[in-house]
Amino acid sequence: MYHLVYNTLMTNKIQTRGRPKTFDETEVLILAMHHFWEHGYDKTSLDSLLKAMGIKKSSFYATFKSKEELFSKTLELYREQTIQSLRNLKENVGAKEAMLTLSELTIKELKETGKVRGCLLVNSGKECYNRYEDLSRQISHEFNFMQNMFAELIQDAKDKGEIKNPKDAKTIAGRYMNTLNGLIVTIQAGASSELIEDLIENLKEILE
Amino acid sequence: MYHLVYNTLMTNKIQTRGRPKTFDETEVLILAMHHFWEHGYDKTSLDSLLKAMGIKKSSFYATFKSKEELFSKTLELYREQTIQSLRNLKENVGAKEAMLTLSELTIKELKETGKVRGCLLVNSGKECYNRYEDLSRQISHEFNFMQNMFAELIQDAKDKGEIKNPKDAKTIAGRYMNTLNGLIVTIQAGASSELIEDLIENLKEILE
DNA sequence: ATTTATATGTACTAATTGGTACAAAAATGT
DNA sequence: ACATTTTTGTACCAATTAGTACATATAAAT
Repeated sequence: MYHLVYNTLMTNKIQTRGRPKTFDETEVLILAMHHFWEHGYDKTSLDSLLKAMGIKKSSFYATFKSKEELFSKTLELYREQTIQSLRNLKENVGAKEAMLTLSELTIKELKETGKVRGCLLVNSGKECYNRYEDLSRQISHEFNFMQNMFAELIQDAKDKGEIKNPKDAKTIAGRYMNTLNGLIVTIQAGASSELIEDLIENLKEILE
Repeated sequence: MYHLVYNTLMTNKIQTRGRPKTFDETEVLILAMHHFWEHGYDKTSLDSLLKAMGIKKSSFYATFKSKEELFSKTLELYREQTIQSLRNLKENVGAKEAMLTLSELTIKELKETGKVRGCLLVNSGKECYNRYEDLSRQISHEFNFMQNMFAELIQDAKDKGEIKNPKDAKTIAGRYMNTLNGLIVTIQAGASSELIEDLIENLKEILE
């Protein structure tokens, strides 16, 4: 699932003199991303991060400038990964089904693990809002990037007649994302299963 | 706005011997609630909390058992306050308009302060999710309590013909809350003003 | 063999965390 | 006058935070 992202970010550094790195920068970045996704930015301590990445403090600061710089890189990676996955899904099952898969994955995660992590960008948006200016700016950029990607998918589905909703693609994209992101926080706030099920139904209606 | 809550929670303690408390328990609880609302639970340090409440550490621990106990009390206060405000609004402007006022307040807050705090319960739900068992349980309880309150309002509006949506009141309540809570995180993720405006429109459509 | 760049590991820093302990002052009822 | 209770203020605690510094080891290119 991540190999495409891997290729995208791959540093492919030309072999220099000296002892070569014993870890792959992108591989440990992916590990970091999952750790941040699970625990959030502030609640991720440097020590736990180093354990998750399997590298030492000195290597960490030599490779990534700081915790914030690393986090910024994982946000970019997350957006690239998500968009790449959606493109793949579109090729395999079509645009509309690709979007529905997203909500299905959330429910699957809830049923299998008993919890939902939500979207890393939205989680981070809430956490960084009014606290980390640079990160907030980046999150806004990635978020709008993703809305455009969703709008592309919806336009594709509209062209094929899979979606009949007369509203323009970007509007539908925004409403779909909003309902899905709402669903996440609603689950995390402890809503009833009846409400959760109806919100899934709501998502389907948006793409009709 | 808070005086009704104040009366509800008022301890009205019978005068005992000894030096009387120089602060009102409920008053400092309200101050604490606003501080938590602004900064979240984890990011609120005890020191900043004490400053906001205007009491000393010794008095704090003598009155409230711990930071978590205090936070739990503020969550209950928040729910009571919100429900009381909605009841008042319903008396003054009617059930449907009362609900629309909520989203208007969010936009007003955004325009006046440049940011949105969101719902304390939802914020806390995200923060406590999978981390604080007791608090999560309580948040779930308060959240469902509020959904029922919204459902009451909607039923009232349906009875008066203000809302024609054939879905049952509790379902509409859930969708309204979900879209509103989605709107909050969408704003905090840095969505465009076009998206924000359409989501307000979406909220209105839900109550038609 | 030498240079170069990286690795590990340990020891720091200064600040902050939630919470405890206790002494002394002050305000009240009896 | 005395008992009772809460006040303020100071001094702690042990743990954790992100980040720095440095000595030593190691692997590869030249």
